[in-house]
Amino acid sequence: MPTSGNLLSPKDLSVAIGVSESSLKRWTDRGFLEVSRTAGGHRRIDRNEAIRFVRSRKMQIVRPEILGLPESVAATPNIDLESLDDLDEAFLELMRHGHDLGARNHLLQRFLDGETIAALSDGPIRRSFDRIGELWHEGPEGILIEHRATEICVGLALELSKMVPVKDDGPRAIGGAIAGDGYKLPPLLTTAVLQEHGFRAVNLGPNTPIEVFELACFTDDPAQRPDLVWMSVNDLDQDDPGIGDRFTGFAKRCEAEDLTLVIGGRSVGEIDLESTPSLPVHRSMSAFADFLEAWKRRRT
Amino acid sequence: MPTSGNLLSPKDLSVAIGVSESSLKRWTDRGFLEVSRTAGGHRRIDRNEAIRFVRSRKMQIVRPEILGLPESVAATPNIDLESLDDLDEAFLELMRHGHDLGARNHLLQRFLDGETIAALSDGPIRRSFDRIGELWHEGPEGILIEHRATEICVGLALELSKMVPVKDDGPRAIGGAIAGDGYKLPPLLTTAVLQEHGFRAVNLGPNTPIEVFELACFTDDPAQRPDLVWMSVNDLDQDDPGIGDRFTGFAKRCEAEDLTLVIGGRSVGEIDLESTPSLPVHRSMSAFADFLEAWKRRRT
DNA sequence: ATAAAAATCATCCAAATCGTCCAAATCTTC
DNA sequence: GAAGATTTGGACGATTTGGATGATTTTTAT
Repeated sequence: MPTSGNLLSPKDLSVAIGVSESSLKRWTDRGFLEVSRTAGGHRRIDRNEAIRFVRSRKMQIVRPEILGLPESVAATPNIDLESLDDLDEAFLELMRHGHDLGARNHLLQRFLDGETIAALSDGPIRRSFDRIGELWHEGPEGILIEHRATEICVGLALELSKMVPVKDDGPRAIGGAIAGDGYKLPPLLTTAVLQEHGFRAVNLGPNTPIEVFELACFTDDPAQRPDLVWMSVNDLDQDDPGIGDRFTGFAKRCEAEDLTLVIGGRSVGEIDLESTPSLPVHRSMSAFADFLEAWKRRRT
Repeated sequence: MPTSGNLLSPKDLSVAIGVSESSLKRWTDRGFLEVSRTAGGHRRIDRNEAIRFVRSRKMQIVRPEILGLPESVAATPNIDLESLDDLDEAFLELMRHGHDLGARNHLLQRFLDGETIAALSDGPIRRSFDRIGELWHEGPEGILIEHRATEICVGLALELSKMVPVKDDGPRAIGGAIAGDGYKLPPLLTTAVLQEHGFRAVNLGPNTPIEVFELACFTDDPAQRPDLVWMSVNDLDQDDPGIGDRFTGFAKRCEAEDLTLVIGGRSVGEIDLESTPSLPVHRSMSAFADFLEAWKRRRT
C-alpha cells in the first residue's frame, strides 16, 4: 500500500519511477533529493519534492498514481520538444472541445517533462486564449467555448500551483488585476509562477481597485507587508479617467516606501507610464519569471 | 473528540503527524519525547513538548489544528468545538484575515470528519460570505477582505471537488451563473456538489448568456448532451428587461426536450417563474443535493 | 453511582526499511 | 575494443514500522 498522506517511502517512489530501491536511497544520501526522517531513521519523501525531482531529472514515471497523478501520464512517450507549435495546437483543440481531462493530461505531461509554469502560461494557455478570444466575438458558440475553457484553465492553474514545493520562509508577494479587468486567469497564473519561484503569494483576483492594493500593501502590521506587488492589466475601464492618476500615485508610493511594483498584461500599454519610467513592465510570464530570479539575487 | 486542554493523547499526536500510534508510543518509551502519565498509566503529552518534538525532528505536520499551531486556529483561540455555529465563526475569522492555510485546514478537516461539500457550502462558506458581503459595502477594507476570501475559496472548492471519486459513467450535468451574475464561487461549489453525487459536471462559469446555455444543452452531438442543467442566480442585470422572456423560453424548451433544469441562488426570487411552475428551485446546496439523489432514483 | 462505550495500555509479529557490501552493468578514456 | 571508473540492482542481518490482540483505564450516558 502506498504510504498515506503526503509522504512517500523510498520504496514507493522507486516503484513509481521504476528504479531500484538501492539507487533511490543512494540518491537521497547524495542530496539529489531532499528527505526527512522518522524518529527511527526511516526516510520520508514529500510528494512535491518527489515531483520536483522527477521533473529535474526528466525521469519516466511508471506508476503515476503513487505520486497522485493521473494514470495517463505514464504511457505517453516523452514529448518532442521540437514541435512545440503543434503541441500548443493540440492543446487548443482540447480546449475548444471542452475536453477537460485531455487538457489536464496534456498540461501535466508537459509540466512533468520539465516545462515551467511560466512557459506553459506563455505557450499553450496564452496561445489558446488568443485564438479562443477571437471566437468570442463571433457569437454564442465562441462564448460557450471561452467560458468552458476558462473554467478548465482555472482548475489547471490551481492544480499546477499545488505541485510546486512551498517555501514557508520565501518573500511575500501580493497582487491582482486592476479595476475594470475582469479576467481571472492571469492573476491565478501569476500566483502560480510566483509560487514556482519560492514566493508566498496572495491573489486579490480580478477587478481590484487601486485603493485595495494600497490597503493591502501599506498595512500597519509589518508581518503582513509584502516584498513585491504585481498588477495585471488585460482590460481597462474606459469610463474611469482618474485611474491613470491613481495608478501613478500608487506607483510613486511604492517607490517611496521601497516596495517593488511589477505590472504586465495585454492592455498594459494603455496606461500612462511616463511619470514612472523605472517601473518594470513584462509582456510574458517567462520575462516575469526571469525578473523574479534577478530580484531574488539582488535581494540577498 | 480530538483534544481538550493542553494535553494530547498518543493517538492525537500520531494522527497530527501522520504516523502510527505504535511508533509514537515506542518513541516516548525511548525518551525521544517526554510524557507524563495519568494515575492509571495512560500517556499524556504536553502541547509544547509535542511541538518541540516535531520541530526538532523536522517532521511533517499533517493536521496542524490538533497541535494548535499558528497556521490553523491560533488567530481565534477561543473556538468551542462543541457547537457548529462557533465552528463557522472560526472559519469566518480565518477568511477575514486572509489565512489561507488555516481556512484550508479547517475545511478539509471538517470534510474528512464527514461533512458533505453541500453542507460546507451552506455552512461555513455561505455564512462567511454573507458577513463578508456586508463588509464589502463599507469601503476598500471590506473589498480587500472579500477579494482575498473569494480567491481562497475558489482554491478550496476545486480542492474539495478533486477529493471526491469521479464516476466516468455518471449522468452529465452542465451549468453556470446567468448573464449579469459575476459571482464565480457558486458555480464552482455547485460543480463540486454535483461531482460529490456522481455527476460528470461541466462549469460554464459566471456571466453566461442564456443563448450559451441553449447552445451547450441542445447540441447536435447526442454524446455531449447533458442530462441536467443548472443555473445560478445571485445577481441580475437590471438593464436587460428581455432576460425574463429568454429564460422562460429556455425553461420551456428544456421541458419540451425532457431535460431537467434546476435553478438556485440568492436572487432567484427576482425571476418571474409564473409560467414555469414545475421548475425546481433550491435555496440551499443541501436541498439541491437531496434533489439530486431523488433525481437519480427516479432515473433508474 | 453504575454500567456501557471508547480510548489506551503493553505486548507481539509480519512487513518494510535501515546501512552496508558486492557483483554485474554502464559509462569514460585511451 | 580494453582498462578503469562509476552507477546500478540485489542480498544480508539488524532495526523500525504499523497493525492486531486482550487487558485495563477513561469517558459518556443513564
